[in-house]
Amino acid sequence: MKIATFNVNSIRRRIGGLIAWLNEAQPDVVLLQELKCQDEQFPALDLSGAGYQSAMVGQKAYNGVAVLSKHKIDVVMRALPGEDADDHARYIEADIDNGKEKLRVASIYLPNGNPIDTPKFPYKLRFLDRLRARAQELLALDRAVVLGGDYNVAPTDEDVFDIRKVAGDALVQPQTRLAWRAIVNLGYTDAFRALHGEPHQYTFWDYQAGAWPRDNGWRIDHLLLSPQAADRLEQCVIDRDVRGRPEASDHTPIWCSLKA
DNA sequence: ATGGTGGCGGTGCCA
Repeated sequence: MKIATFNVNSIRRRIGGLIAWLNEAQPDVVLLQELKCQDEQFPALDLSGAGYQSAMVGQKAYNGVAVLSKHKIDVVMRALPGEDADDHARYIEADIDNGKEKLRVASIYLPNGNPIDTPKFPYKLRFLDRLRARAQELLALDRAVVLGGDYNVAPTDEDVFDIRKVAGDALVQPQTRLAWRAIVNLGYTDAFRALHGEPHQYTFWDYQAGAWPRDNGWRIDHLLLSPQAADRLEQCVIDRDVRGRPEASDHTPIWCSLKA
C-alpha cells in the first residue's frame, strides 16, 4: 500500500502534471492540499480516467483538500472538529477499503501562520491543538492511520535550509514545534524521519529568490503513522524531481509504502 | 541587504 501527500498549489494548474506523476508513481492513495477551487471545478473526471476515485472539500481561491484512491473511499469527516467558526477547507478524513483491509487517512492543510504577530499565528496553534485532539481519538481505533499533508511545520533546524534566515517564521517557532511534538508524542511516527537521518531533505521550495536552484527548501509535508501503520512501514521517499518539472507546484510529493 | 515568484480573479490576499 503506497500513500502519498502532495500540495499541488491549484489543482486546475497542476492536473496535467499530477496525472503524469500518478501514472509513474502508481500510489494507492494520494492526499492533496491547496486545491484552490470550488467543488464543481474539481477535475474528478480527469482523475477517474487515470484510475482514481476522489473525495474533496473545496473553497474559492484558497485552501482545499482531497483524497484520491484506487480503492473505495468512505468519507468520515470534512472538517477538523473543535472550532465552529473555522470555515477554511483544510481537513478531510476517510476510510480506504481495498477489500482486504481498511486504512484511515486524513489530508491536512495546516495554516501557514505568518506573520506571527497577527491572529494567523494563534489560529495555526489552535489548529495544531485541534489536530492533536483528533489524532488522540484516532489512536483508539487500533488501526493503521496515516495523517498526511502540508503541516507548515519544520520540526527541527535540520529541516530548513538555514535557520538563521528564517528564525522569525511561523513554521519554525518553538510553540509550533512544541505543538507538533505533542501530536508525535501521542504515539505517531514521522515516516520520513523514521527511515532517514540525513539533514536538509526538503519537500517545499519557494518560487521566489531562486530557492529551487539554490536548494533553499523546507521539510514541511509529512506523513504521520499510527503504531499499527508504523509497524508496516517499508519505504518513505520524497519525489524531488517533480519540483524541477515545467509548471511545477512549489511543493513536491512525498510517499510511504506499508507492507501488506 | 534587497528583491525576488506564483495563483486566484480581476484587487489585493495569501503563501
